[in-house]
Amino acid sequence: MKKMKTLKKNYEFENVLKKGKFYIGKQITIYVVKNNSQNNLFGIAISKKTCKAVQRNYIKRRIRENYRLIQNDLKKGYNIVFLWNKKIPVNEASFHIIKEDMKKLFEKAGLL
RNA sequence: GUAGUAAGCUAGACAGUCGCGUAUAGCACAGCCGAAAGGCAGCGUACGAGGAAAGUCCGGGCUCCAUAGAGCAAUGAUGCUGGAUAACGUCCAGUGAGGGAAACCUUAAGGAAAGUGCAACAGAAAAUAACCGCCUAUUUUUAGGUAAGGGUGAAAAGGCAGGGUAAGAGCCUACCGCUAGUAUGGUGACAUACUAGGCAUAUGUAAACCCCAUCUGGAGCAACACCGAGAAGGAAGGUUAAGACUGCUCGUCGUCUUCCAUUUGGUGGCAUGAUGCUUACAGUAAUGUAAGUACUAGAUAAAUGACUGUCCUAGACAGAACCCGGCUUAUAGGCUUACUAUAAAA
RNA sequence: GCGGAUGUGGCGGAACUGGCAGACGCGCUGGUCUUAGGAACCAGUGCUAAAAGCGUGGAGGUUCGAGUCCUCUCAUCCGCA
Repeated sequence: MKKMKTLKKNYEFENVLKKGKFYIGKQITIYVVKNNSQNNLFGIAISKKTCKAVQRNYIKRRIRENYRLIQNDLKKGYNIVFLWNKKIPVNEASFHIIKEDMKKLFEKAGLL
Protein backbone atom coordinates (compact mmCIF):
# COMPACT_ATOMS: atom_id res chain seq x y z
CA MET A 1 0.00 0.00 0.00
CA LYS A 2 1.24 3.47 -0.86
CA LYS A 3 1.88 6.26 1.57
CA MET A 4 -0.75 8.92 2.16
CA LYS A 5 0.06 12.18 0.46
CA THR A 6 -0.59 15.43 2.24
CA LEU A 7 -0.71 19.12 1.49
CA LYS A 8 2.34 20.87 2.86
CA LYS A 9 2.65 24.49 1.98
CA ASN A 10 0.68 27.43 3.14
CA TYR A 11 -0.17 28.56 -0.40
CA GLU A 12 -1.55 25.11 -1.19
CA PHE A 13 -3.97 25.42 1.68
CA GLU A 14 -4.93 28.93 0.63
CA ASN A 15 -5.63 27.72 -2.88
CA VAL A 16 -8.04 25.07 -1.70
CA LEU A 17 -9.80 27.31 0.81
CA LYS A 18 -10.23 30.17 -1.67
CA LYS A 19 -11.07 28.35 -4.89
CA GLY A 20 -12.60 25.11 -3.63
CA LYS A 21 -16.21 24.22 -3.02
CA PHE A 22 -17.18 23.62 0.57
CA TYR A 23 -19.60 21.19 2.19
CA ILE A 24 -20.66 21.47 5.83
CA GLY A 25 -21.48 18.48 8.00
CA LYS A 26 -22.39 18.08 11.64
CA GLN A 27 -18.89 18.34 13.00
CA ILE A 28 -16.55 18.79 10.06
CA THR A 29 -16.37 20.88 6.91
CA ILE A 30 -14.53 19.89 3.75
CA TYR A 31 -13.14 21.98 0.92
CA VAL A 32 -12.53 20.26 -2.42
CA VAL A 33 -10.75 21.43 -5.55
CA LYS A 34 -9.46 19.61 -8.63
CA ASN A 35 -5.78 19.15 -9.21
CA ASN A 36 -4.23 17.79 -12.38
CA SER A 37 -2.33 14.89 -10.81
CA GLN A 38 -3.41 11.29 -10.41
CA ASN A 39 -3.40 11.36 -6.60
CA ASN A 40 -5.54 12.82 -3.87
CA LEU A 41 -3.83 15.30 -1.56
CA PHE A 42 -5.39 16.09 1.79
CA GLY A 43 -4.75 18.35 4.74
CA ILE A 44 -6.28 19.13 8.09
CA ALA A 45 -6.53 22.63 9.51
CA ILE A 46 -7.74 23.38 13.03
CA SER A 47 -7.46 26.84 14.50
CA LYS A 48 -5.42 27.44 17.64
CA LYS A 49 -8.36 29.26 19.11
CA THR A 50 -10.74 26.33 19.17
CA CYS A 51 -8.85 24.25 21.70
CA LYS A 52 -5.49 23.24 23.11
CA ALA A 53 -2.80 21.08 21.59
CA VAL A 54 -3.90 17.75 23.01
CA GLN A 55 -7.42 18.11 21.72
CA ARG A 56 -6.27 19.38 18.34
CA ASN A 57 -4.16 16.28 17.95
CA TYR A 58 -7.14 14.18 19.05
CA ILE A 59 -9.31 15.60 16.27
CA LYS A 60 -6.56 15.27 13.69
CA ARG A 61 -6.12 11.61 14.49
CA ARG A 62 -9.79 10.85 14.18
CA ILE A 63 -9.98 12.59 10.80
CA ARG A 64 -6.79 11.05 9.52
CA GLU A 65 -7.87 7.57 10.54
CA ASN A 66 -11.23 7.96 8.84
CA TYR A 67 -9.66 9.30 5.70
CA ARG A 68 -7.27 6.35 5.67
CA LEU A 69 -10.14 3.89 5.73
CA ILE A 70 -12.16 5.65 3.04
CA GLN A 71 -9.51 6.95 0.66
CA ASN A 72 -9.39 3.99 -1.72
CA ASP A 73 -13.06 4.42 -2.61
CA LEU A 74 -12.66 8.04 -3.68
CA LYS A 75 -12.23 9.34 -7.21
CA LYS A 76 -8.75 10.62 -7.86
CA GLY A 77 -7.32 13.99 -8.74
CA TYR A 78 -8.52 16.24 -5.93
CA ASN A 79 -7.10 18.40 -3.16
CA ILE A 80 -9.12 18.11 0.03
CA VAL A 81 -8.94 20.18 3.23
CA PHE A 82 -10.76 19.24 6.42
CA LEU A 83 -11.87 21.84 8.94
CA TRP A 84 -13.47 21.48 12.36
CA ASN A 85 -16.70 23.38 12.93
CA LYS A 86 -15.85 26.01 15.51
CA LYS A 87 -19.08 25.97 17.45
CA ILE A 88 -19.04 22.27 18.24
CA PRO A 89 -17.47 21.46 21.62
CA VAL A 90 -14.36 19.41 21.21
CA ASN A 91 -15.43 16.80 23.75
CA GLU A 92 -18.14 15.58 21.39
CA ALA A 93 -15.67 14.57 18.73
CA SER A 94 -16.20 10.89 18.04
CA PHE A 95 -14.91 8.50 15.47
CA HIS A 96 -18.33 7.33 14.35
CA ILE A 97 -19.94 10.72 13.86
CA ILE A 98 -16.99 11.86 11.78
CA LYS A 99 -17.28 8.66 9.77
CA GLU A 100 -20.91 9.34 8.89
CA ASP A 101 -20.19 12.98 8.19
CA MET A 102 -17.39 12.11 5.86
CA LYS A 103 -19.48 9.64 3.86
CA LYS A 104 -22.31 12.13 3.40
CA LEU A 105 -20.03 14.98 2.46
CA PHE A 106 -18.09 12.99 -0.11
CA GLU A 107 -21.37 11.81 -1.65
CA LYS A 108 -22.51 15.40 -1.92
CA ALA A 109 -19.24 16.41 -3.47
CA GLY A 110 -19.46 13.58 -5.96
CA LEU A 111 -16.27 11.87 -5.01
CA LEU A 112 -17.85 8.61 -3.88
C1' G B 1 -10.23 3.56 64.08
C1' U B 2 -10.98 9.01 63.34
C1' A B 3 -8.85 13.91 62.41
C1' G B 4 -4.41 16.06 60.77
C1' U B 5 1.00 17.23 59.31
C1' A B 6 5.34 16.22 56.29
C1' A B 7 8.08 13.52 52.47
C1' G B 8 8.04 10.30 48.29
C1' C B 9 6.17 6.92 44.28
C1' U B 10 2.57 6.00 40.30
C1' A B 11 -0.04 8.42 36.07
C1' G B 12 -5.06 2.23 33.78
C1' A B 13 -3.43 -2.96 32.58
C1' C B 14 -3.48 -7.27 29.23
C1' A B 15 -4.61 -9.77 24.37
C1' G B 16 -5.85 -9.67 18.98
C1' U B 17 -6.42 -7.12 13.92
C1' C B 18 -5.27 -2.73 10.93
C1' G B 19 -2.29 1.86 10.87
C1' C B 20 1.73 6.23 11.96
C1' G B 21 7.26 8.57 12.84
C1' U B 22 12.66 7.72 13.03
C1' A B 23 16.82 4.44 12.51
C1' U B 24 18.68 0.13 10.01
C1' A B 25 26.37 -3.23 7.65
C1' G B 26 18.97 -7.45 8.10
C1' C B 27 15.91 -9.57 3.75
C1' A B 28 14.59 -8.70 -1.22
C1' C B 29 16.94 -6.21 -5.31
C1' A B 30 11.78 -8.93 -9.37
C1' G B 31 8.45 -2.22 -8.24
C1' C B 32 8.87 3.39 -9.68
C1' C B 33 12.12 7.82 -11.10
C1' G B 34 17.07 8.79 -13.11
C1' A B 35 22.32 8.86 -18.23
C1' A B 36 24.74 7.54 -13.66
C1' A B 37 25.64 8.22 -8.58
C1' G B 38 21.61 7.63 -5.99
C1' G B 39 16.56 8.56 -4.28
C1' C B 40 11.47 6.78 -3.32
C1' A B 41 8.79 2.48 -2.05
C1' G B 42 8.20 -3.09 0.14
C1' C B 43 9.13 -6.97 4.15
C1' G B 44 11.55 -7.64 8.91
C1' U B 45 13.79 -5.72 13.46
C1' A B 46 14.60 -1.84 17.30
C1' C B 47 12.91 2.46 19.65
C1' G B 48 9.00 6.20 19.97
C1' A B 49 6.11 12.51 24.76
C1' G B 50 5.56 14.71 30.54
C1' G B 51 5.55 15.30 35.88
C1' A B 52 4.36 19.16 34.70
C1' A B 53 6.37 18.47 27.84
C1' A B 54 2.39 24.19 29.99
C1' G B 55 3.16 29.56 31.65
C1' U B 56 7.75 31.97 29.52
C1' C B 57 8.85 34.04 35.47
C1' C B 58 14.49 33.63 36.49
C1' G B 59 19.58 31.45 35.64
C1' G B 60 23.16 29.21 32.22
C1' G B 61 25.22 26.63 27.68
C1' C B 62 25.34 27.78 22.33
C1' U B 63 25.21 31.58 18.11
C1' C B 64 25.59 36.41 16.06
C1' C B 65 26.15 41.65 16.88
C1' A B 66 33.48 44.51 16.30
C1' U B 67 37.56 40.73 19.88
C1' A B 68 30.67 41.57 25.49
C1' G B 69 34.86 49.16 22.24
C1' A B 70 36.23 52.96 26.55
C1' G B 71 34.57 56.26 30.52
C1' C B 72 30.80 58.50 33.59
C1' A B 73 27.20 56.25 35.71
C1' A B 74 21.88 55.95 34.55
C1' U B 75 18.49 51.90 34.10
C1' G B 76 17.21 47.10 35.98
C1' A B 77 17.54 43.09 39.61
C1' U B 78 18.51 41.06 44.47
C1' G B 79 18.31 42.23 49.99
C1' C B 80 18.51 38.30 57.96
C1' U B 81 23.17 34.65 58.47
C1' G B 82 26.25 30.64 56.74
C1' G B 83 26.80 27.02 53.01
C1' A B 84 25.74 24.38 48.00
C1' U B 85 26.08 25.31 42.71
C1' A B 86 28.26 26.38 35.99
C1' A B 87 24.77 30.10 37.55
C1' C B 88 20.29 31.87 39.89
C1' G B 89 15.53 35.75 42.28
C1' U B 90 16.86 28.41 43.20
C1' C B 91 18.16 24.74 47.00
C1' C B 92 19.99 23.20 52.11
C1' A B 93 20.97 24.30 57.32
C1' G B 94 20.12 27.95 60.91
C1' U B 95 18.46 33.13 63.31
C1' G B 96 14.49 36.62 64.27
C1' A B 97 9.12 37.58 63.69
C1' G B 98 4.05 35.58 63.10
C1' G B 99 0.34 31.34 63.26
C1' G B 100 -1.22 26.39 65.43
C1' A B 101 -3.36 22.27 71.08
C1' A B 102 0.67 19.49 68.64
C1' A B 103 3.28 17.25 64.49
C1' C B 104 4.51 21.46 61.82
C1' C B 105 3.65 25.78 58.67
C1' U B 106 4.35 31.01 56.77
C1' U B 107 7.89 34.91 56.10
C1' A B 108 10.46 40.74 49.51
C1' A B 109 13.20 40.06 56.88
C1' G B 110 19.06 46.02 55.19
C1' G B 111 18.58 51.55 56.32
C1' A B 112 13.11 56.21 58.57
C1' A B 113 18.91 60.81 63.80
C1' A B 114 21.88 61.23 55.14
C1' G B 115 18.12 63.99 52.61
C1' U B 116 13.23 64.82 50.03
C1' G B 117 8.04 63.72 49.41
C1' C B 118 3.15 61.97 51.06
C1' A B 119 -0.52 61.07 55.23
C1' A B 120 -7.43 62.60 51.92
C1' C B 121 -11.79 63.16 55.42
C1' A B 122 -12.25 63.82 60.61
C1' G B 123 -9.58 66.16 64.54
C1' A B 124 -7.18 71.61 68.64
C1' A B 125 -2.92 69.29 66.77
C1' A B 126 -0.46 64.32 61.82
C1' A B 127 5.15 66.12 64.17
C1' U B 128 8.98 71.93 67.22
C1' A B 129 1.20 69.10 70.15
C1' A B 130 -3.41 72.61 74.69
C1' C B 131 -10.09 71.89 71.74
C1' C B 132 -12.79 70.29 76.08
C1' G B 133 -11.21 69.09 80.86
C1' C B 134 -8.04 69.52 85.51
C1' C B 135 -5.16 73.10 88.72
C1' U B 136 -3.31 78.15 90.25
C1' A B 137 -3.91 83.52 90.05
C1' U B 138 -8.01 86.77 88.99
C1' U B 139 -14.69 89.77 90.15
C1' U B 140 -15.69 88.44 84.85
C1' U B 141 -12.46 88.83 80.86
C1' U B 142 -7.79 86.85 80.78
C1' A B 143 -2.69 84.87 81.97
C1' G B 144 0.09 80.66 83.33
C1' G B 145 0.85 75.32 84.55
C1' U B 146 -0.57 70.36 82.97
C1' A B 147 -0.25 64.96 78.25
C1' A B 148 -4.06 61.78 84.02
C1' G B 149 -9.24 61.74 81.45
C1' G B 150 -12.72 62.89 77.00
C1' G B 151 -13.52 63.18 71.83
C1' U B 152 -11.35 62.47 66.25
C1' G B 153 -8.64 59.11 63.52
C1' A B 154 -5.54 53.68 60.52
C1' A B 155 -2.01 56.20 63.60
C1' A B 156 -1.94 61.09 69.18
C1' A B 157 4.13 61.11 71.79
C1' G B 158 6.50 53.71 76.16
C1' G B 159 2.63 50.08 79.13
C1' C B 160 0.74 49.04 84.00
C1' A B 161 0.79 49.65 89.41
C1' G B 162 2.36 52.48 93.58
C1' G B 163 4.42 56.98 95.39
C1' G B 164 4.40 62.07 94.47
C1' U B 165 1.84 66.89 93.32
C1' A B 166 -1.96 72.85 93.45
C1' A B 167 -3.29 69.68 89.25
C1' G B 168 -0.11 66.70 86.65
C1' A B 169 4.11 64.60 84.36
C1' G B 170 9.81 58.75 84.00
C1' C B 171 9.16 63.71 88.35
C1' C B 172 10.62 59.02 91.52
C1' U B 173 10.33 53.44 92.28
C1' A B 174 9.18 47.97 90.99
C1' C B 175 8.00 44.76 86.78
C1' C B 176 7.66 44.49 81.37
C1' G B 177 9.31 46.87 76.78
C1' C B 178 13.28 49.92 74.46
C1' U B 179 18.43 51.79 73.67
C1' A B 180 23.70 51.62 74.73
C1' G B 181 27.93 49.14 76.81
C1' U B 182 30.56 44.85 78.73
C1' A B 183 31.17 39.54 79.31
C1' U B 184 30.21 34.54 77.66
C1' G B 185 28.67 31.10 73.58
C1' G B 186 28.43 30.89 68.15
C1' U B 187 32.14 31.24 61.52
C1' G B 188 27.74 34.47 61.60
C1' A B 189 22.56 36.26 61.87
C1' C B 190 21.86 36.23 67.02
C1' A B 191 21.12 34.30 72.07
C1' U B 192 21.98 34.56 77.43
C1' A B 193 23.65 37.28 81.71
C1' C B 194 25.11 41.78 84.05
C1' U B 195 25.51 47.12 84.20
C1' A B 196 23.88 51.83 82.74
C1' G B 197 20.31 55.36 80.62
C1' G B 198 14.48 57.89 82.79
C1' C B 199 13.33 57.00 77.41
C1' A B 200 14.97 63.31 72.33
C1' U B 201 14.19 55.86 71.89
C1' A B 202 11.78 62.43 68.45
C1' U B 203 4.41 58.64 64.38
C1' G B 204 3.84 55.72 59.80
C1' U B 205 5.35 54.87 54.76
C1' A B 206 11.47 52.70 51.27
C1' A B 207 6.21 46.54 46.96
C1' A B 208 7.28 56.46 47.35
C1' C B 209 11.96 58.85 45.52
C1' C B 210 16.28 57.53 47.75
C1' C B 211 20.93 55.62 50.65
C1' C B 212 24.09 51.22 51.45
C1' A B 213 25.94 46.29 49.75
C1' U B 214 26.22 42.74 45.61
C1' C B 215 25.36 41.79 40.39
C1' U B 216 24.24 43.47 35.40
C1' G B 217 26.37 44.95 27.20
C1' G B 218 22.29 43.56 23.46
C1' A B 219 19.55 40.14 20.76
C1' G B 220 17.84 35.40 20.14
C1' C B 221 17.78 28.40 16.93
C1' A B 222 12.27 32.16 12.98
C1' A B 223 19.89 32.92 16.27
C1' C B 224 23.44 31.49 12.85
C1' A B 225 26.44 28.64 8.90
C1' C B 226 26.49 26.30 4.09
C1' C B 227 24.32 24.73 -0.92
C1' G B 228 21.18 25.77 -5.22
C1' A B 229 17.79 29.23 -7.67
C1' G B 230 16.08 34.37 -8.04
C1' A B 231 17.14 39.45 -7.49
C1' A B 232 21.11 42.73 -6.97
C1' G B 233 16.81 48.02 -10.04
C1' G B 234 14.59 53.07 -10.26
C1' A B 235 13.28 58.00 -8.11
C1' A B 236 13.75 61.89 -4.41
C1' G B 237 16.19 63.98 -0.20
C1' G B 238 20.14 64.57 3.58
C1' U B 239 25.61 65.10 4.96
C1' U B 240 26.18 64.66 11.41
C1' A B 241 21.13 63.15 11.76
C1' A B 242 19.59 58.34 12.47
C1' G B 243 21.32 52.95 12.99
C1' A B 244 24.60 48.91 14.91
C1' C B 245 24.27 50.04 20.82
C1' U B 246 19.40 51.76 26.63
C1' G B 247 20.97 57.77 29.12
C1' C B 248 25.33 61.18 28.35
C1' U B 249 30.51 61.96 26.42
C1' C B 250 34.28 59.93 23.30
C1' G B 251 35.32 56.38 19.64
C1' U B 252 34.57 52.58 15.65
C1' C B 253 31.79 50.44 11.59
C1' G B 254 28.57 50.82 7.54
C1' U B 255 26.91 56.20 3.60
C1' C B 256 21.96 57.04 5.57
C1' U B 257 16.53 58.11 5.18
C1' U B 258 11.79 57.89 2.43
C1' C B 259 8.77 55.86 -1.69
C1' C B 260 7.88 51.99 -5.67
C1' A B 261 9.13 46.78 -7.01
C1' U B 262 10.82 41.89 -5.02
C1' U B 263 11.76 38.31 -0.84
C1' U B 264 11.65 30.72 -2.40
C1' G B 265 13.61 25.63 -1.37
C1' G B 266 17.12 22.23 0.93
C1' U B 267 21.07 20.64 4.48
C1' G B 268 23.49 21.47 9.01
C1' G B 269 22.65 23.62 13.84
C1' C B 270 19.71 18.66 16.32
C1' A B 271 20.77 15.46 20.97
C1' U B 272 26.83 11.97 24.74
C1' G B 273 24.87 15.85 28.21
C1' A B 274 27.01 20.90 34.33
C1' U B 275 23.19 13.24 31.45
C1' G B 276 20.45 9.13 34.11
C1' C B 277 20.84 4.84 37.47
C1' U B 278 23.52 1.80 41.32
C1' U B 279 27.24 1.38 45.11
C1' A B 280 31.05 3.39 48.41
C1' C B 281 33.15 7.57 50.97
C1' A B 282 32.82 12.99 52.96
C1' G B 283 28.93 16.25 54.88
C1' U B 284 23.24 17.43 59.73
C1' A B 285 21.67 18.56 54.57
C1' A B 286 21.66 20.81 49.66
C1' U B 287 25.72 18.61 47.27
C1' G B 288 30.58 16.78 46.06
C1' U B 289 34.32 12.86 44.89
C1' A B 290 35.40 7.87 43.03
C1' A B 291 34.02 3.27 40.63
C1' G B 292 30.62 0.53 37.65
C1' U B 293 26.79 0.67 34.10
C1' A B 294 23.10 2.68 30.38
C1' C B 295 22.31 5.81 26.17
C1' U B 296 16.11 4.44 25.02
C1' A B 297 11.89 10.83 20.66
C1' G B 298 14.19 14.13 17.04
C1' A B 299 9.31 15.88 13.77
C1' U B 300 8.77 20.38 10.21
C1' A B 301 0.71 21.11 8.13
C1' A B 302 4.51 18.33 12.53
C1' A B 303 4.61 10.91 14.58
C1' U B 304 1.26 6.98 19.83
C1' G B 305 -4.49 6.20 16.74
C1' A B 306 -8.97 3.08 15.43
C1' C B 307 -11.90 -1.26 16.32
C1' U B 308 -12.94 -5.72 19.40
C1' G B 309 -12.64 -8.45 24.07
C1' U B 310 -11.47 -9.02 29.50
C1' C B 311 -10.56 -6.81 34.40
C1' C B 312 -10.70 -3.01 38.18
C1' U B 313 -10.48 1.56 41.93
C1' A B 314 -13.81 3.37 35.63
C1' G B 315 -8.46 6.51 34.15
C1' A B 316 -7.27 13.78 36.06
C1' C B 317 -4.19 17.76 34.13
C1' A B 318 -2.36 17.59 29.62
C1' G B 319 1.51 16.82 23.63
C1' A B 320 8.69 17.41 22.99
C1' A B 321 10.09 21.60 18.64
C1' C B 322 18.01 23.96 20.23
C1' C B 323 19.40 21.90 25.14
C1' C B 324 19.98 21.96 30.52
C1' G B 325 19.12 23.86 36.25
C1' G B 326 15.03 25.89 38.91
C1' C B 327 10.34 28.56 40.00
C1' U B 328 5.06 29.06 39.24
C1' U B 329 0.40 27.26 37.76
C1' A B 330 -3.17 22.77 36.41
C1' U B 331 -4.06 17.78 38.23
C1' A B 332 -8.86 12.05 39.08
C1' G B 333 -7.66 7.89 41.62
C1' G B 334 -4.25 4.69 44.14
C1' C B 335 0.09 3.32 47.15
C1' U B 336 4.33 3.77 50.78
C1' U B 337 7.00 5.87 54.99
C1' A B 338 7.55 8.98 59.34
C1' C B 339 5.15 11.93 62.96
C1' U B 340 1.06 14.61 66.10
C1' A B 341 -3.68 14.64 68.76
C1' U B 342 -7.55 11.76 70.64
C1' A B 343 -13.33 9.51 71.53
C1' A B 344 -15.38 4.72 72.18
C1' A B 345 -14.60 -0.48 72.65
C1' A B 346 -11.43 -4.60 73.97
C1' G C 1 8.90 28.53 18.94
C1' C C 2 10.61 33.58 20.39
C1' G C 3 9.54 38.72 21.52
C1' G C 4 6.02 42.64 22.87
C1' A C 5 1.36 45.28 24.24
C1' U C 6 -3.69 45.80 26.33
C1' G C 7 -7.90 44.58 29.94
C1' U C 8 -12.70 50.21 33.77
C1' G C 9 -21.12 50.13 33.27
C1' G C 10 -24.44 47.75 27.04
C1' C C 11 -20.27 50.41 23.56
C1' G C 12 -16.19 54.06 22.95
C1' G C 13 -13.26 56.50 26.48
C1' A C 14 -11.52 59.66 31.20
C1' A C 15 -9.67 59.34 36.36
C1' C C 16 -2.17 63.96 37.07
C1' U C 17 2.28 62.58 41.99
C1' G C 18 -2.03 56.11 45.75
C1' G C 19 -7.21 59.82 48.81
C1' C C 20 -15.36 60.57 47.13
C1' A C 21 -14.48 55.64 40.73
C1' G C 22 -17.59 55.61 37.16
C1' A C 23 -16.09 62.45 33.94
C1' C C 24 -17.49 63.12 28.68
C1' G C 25 -19.84 61.07 24.26
C1' C C 26 -23.08 57.17 22.10
C1' G C 27 -26.98 53.94 23.30
C1' C C 28 -31.26 52.48 26.47
C1' U C 29 -35.70 53.75 29.73
C1' G C 30 -39.46 57.34 31.29
C1' G C 31 -41.64 62.21 30.66
C1' U C 32 -42.79 67.16 28.01
C1' C C 33 -44.15 68.68 23.03
C1' U C 34 -47.12 66.31 18.51
C1' U C 35 -53.01 63.62 15.48
C1' A C 36 -48.64 60.13 15.17
C1' G C 37 -43.36 59.64 14.36
C1' G C 38 -38.71 62.21 14.16
C1' A C 39 -35.99 66.25 16.15
C1' A C 40 -35.46 69.18 20.54
C1' C C 41 -35.69 69.67 25.92
C1' C C 42 -35.90 67.43 31.08
C1' A C 43 -34.91 63.25 34.35
C1' G C 44 -32.83 58.44 35.16
C1' U C 45 -29.35 54.41 33.87
C1' G C 46 -23.40 48.76 37.73
C1' C C 47 -25.59 44.85 41.66
C1' U C 48 -29.39 44.89 45.99
C1' A C 49 -36.64 46.88 47.57
C1' A C 50 -33.65 50.31 50.84
C1' A C 51 -29.59 50.93 54.36
C1' A C 52 -25.13 48.61 55.03
C1' G C 53 -22.11 46.25 51.70
C1' C C 54 -19.91 44.47 47.01
C1' G C 55 -18.05 46.22 42.21
C1' U C 56 -11.81 48.47 37.53
C1' G C 57 -10.36 40.38 33.78
C1' G C 58 -9.26 36.75 38.32
C1' A C 59 -6.44 35.46 43.12
C1' G C 60 -3.08 37.06 46.86
C1' G C 61 0.21 40.87 49.11
C1' U C 62 2.35 46.06 50.67
C1' U C 63 -0.36 50.35 52.81
C1' C C 64 -4.66 53.55 57.40
C1' G C 65 -6.44 53.36 52.20
C1' A C 66 -5.06 50.43 45.83
C1' G C 67 -8.11 51.48 38.92
C1' U C 68 -2.99 53.24 40.29
C1' C C 69 2.53 49.83 43.64
C1' C C 70 4.36 44.31 43.80
C1' U C 71 3.73 38.80 42.74
C1' C C 72 1.10 34.88 40.35
C1' U C 73 -2.65 33.79 36.85
C1' C C 74 -6.58 34.21 32.71
C1' A C 75 -8.18 36.32 28.17
C1' U C 76 -7.44 39.28 23.79
C1' C C 77 -4.30 41.59 20.14
C1' C C 78 0.32 42.55 17.45
C1' G C 79 5.34 41.58 15.48
C1' C C 80 9.54 38.16 13.93
C1' A C 81 11.77 33.66 8.32
